[in-house]
Amino acid sequence: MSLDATPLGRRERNKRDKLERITAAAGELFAARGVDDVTTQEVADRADIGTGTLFLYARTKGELLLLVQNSMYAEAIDRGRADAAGIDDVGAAVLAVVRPVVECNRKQIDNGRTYLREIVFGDPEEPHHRDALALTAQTEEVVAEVIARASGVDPEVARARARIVSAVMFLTMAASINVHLSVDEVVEEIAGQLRTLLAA
Amino acid sequence: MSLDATPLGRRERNKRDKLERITAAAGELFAARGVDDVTTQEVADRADIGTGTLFLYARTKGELLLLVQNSMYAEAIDRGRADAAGIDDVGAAVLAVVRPVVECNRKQIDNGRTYLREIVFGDPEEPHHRDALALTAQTEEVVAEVIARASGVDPEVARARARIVSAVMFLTMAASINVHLSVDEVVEEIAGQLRTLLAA
DNA sequence: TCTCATAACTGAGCTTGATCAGTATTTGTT
DNA sequence: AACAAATACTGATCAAGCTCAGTTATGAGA
Repeated sequence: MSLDATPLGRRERNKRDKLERITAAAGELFAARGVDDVTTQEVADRADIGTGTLFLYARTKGELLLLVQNSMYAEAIDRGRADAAGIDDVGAAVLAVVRPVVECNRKQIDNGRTYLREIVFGDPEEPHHRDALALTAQTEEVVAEVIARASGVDPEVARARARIVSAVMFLTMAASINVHLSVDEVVEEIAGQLRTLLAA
Repeated sequence: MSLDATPLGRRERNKRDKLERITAAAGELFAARGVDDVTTQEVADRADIGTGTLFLYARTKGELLLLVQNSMYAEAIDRGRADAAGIDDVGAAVLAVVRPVVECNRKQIDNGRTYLREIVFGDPEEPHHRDALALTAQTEEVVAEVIARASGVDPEVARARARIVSAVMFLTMAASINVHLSVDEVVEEIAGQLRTLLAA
């Protein structure tokens, strides 16, 4: 009766179930109380699996956070791409991509900052980490396209500038000094830093 | 018999001694084996103090690393400032500031990356962290001066660009993807990213 | 010198992320 | 169905950063 193209064996089905339970459990707990105030034991209990099993699905607590946040981040990118489509001014168009990412990142600030920390300092070999890196690469690509279109520069130059936009976004969202800033203020801070770069 | 201007009481002298022993112990152990492979217990033992005492002088292991690396970083900045003084080309001058910092940071790559991580994600209220932030501010200032002098732009613009240089430096040194790069390669990578920015 | 308040020190013990030897489940084969 | 091999699961246990109640050292006042 399965509508799926590849009929999965019981083993694969169980694994998929467990991963879903883990993602749900971690997502709920992290969202409610922040990564740092949730123990891996709690996540395992809520997902109804053994402690050790949890670490088969995410090798570290950081990887677990990446697993949870990646899908949100993916949605933010899509939103940004759509929002930027109709804007002609380079600065405004880039900020249209930036804003949803900042919003997503600040939904729960501790989780957001820890997410960034994991992306940069975590193990790039881990599967959820690879996904996260792919998403940042995608963000950069979107920014590069927007810059190329709206400012008419060479695609190569656009890509270089997109990289810088990435770096500025990252540090502005991550820096301890900015923890008290609202989404608007973070976006404005990024805008200020990018003004020189994009006014070309 | 003290030649010091302010004759310290025994209490203050003891504290100074301990801090020195801690700095020396941590510095030697971290340099030899990297932060992650040294336990705080080992540092305490080598400094000949109790476990708890260590945490009176550095509230976390990360703070301990900041304490150890700050002085090296300060030297790197001085070297960079001196090296850049005689260079007229903006790109080359900025890279002259960048290179010693990268060298210093890569002397022991794990320590260098953890140092960066602590600066961005650590507690900015902690004393050693404040020192580290002051050093990064100083770096940015030096870069801004160099840009203003060599490229003749408005000081305000120079400062904005210096900030971007900082961000690019940070991410290039910190990123997991670049762990295998040599000092030269890191500098070259940074140079590539900054080319668009500084060619103005 | 004796006493007391303050500051500094200490290490046993707690918390928690992560491991791994042992157990259970699934799948393929005869 | 019976068996074996492969894969997945488990929780007692470990390691290490950090805490805190109890102890010791210091310096000021009598």
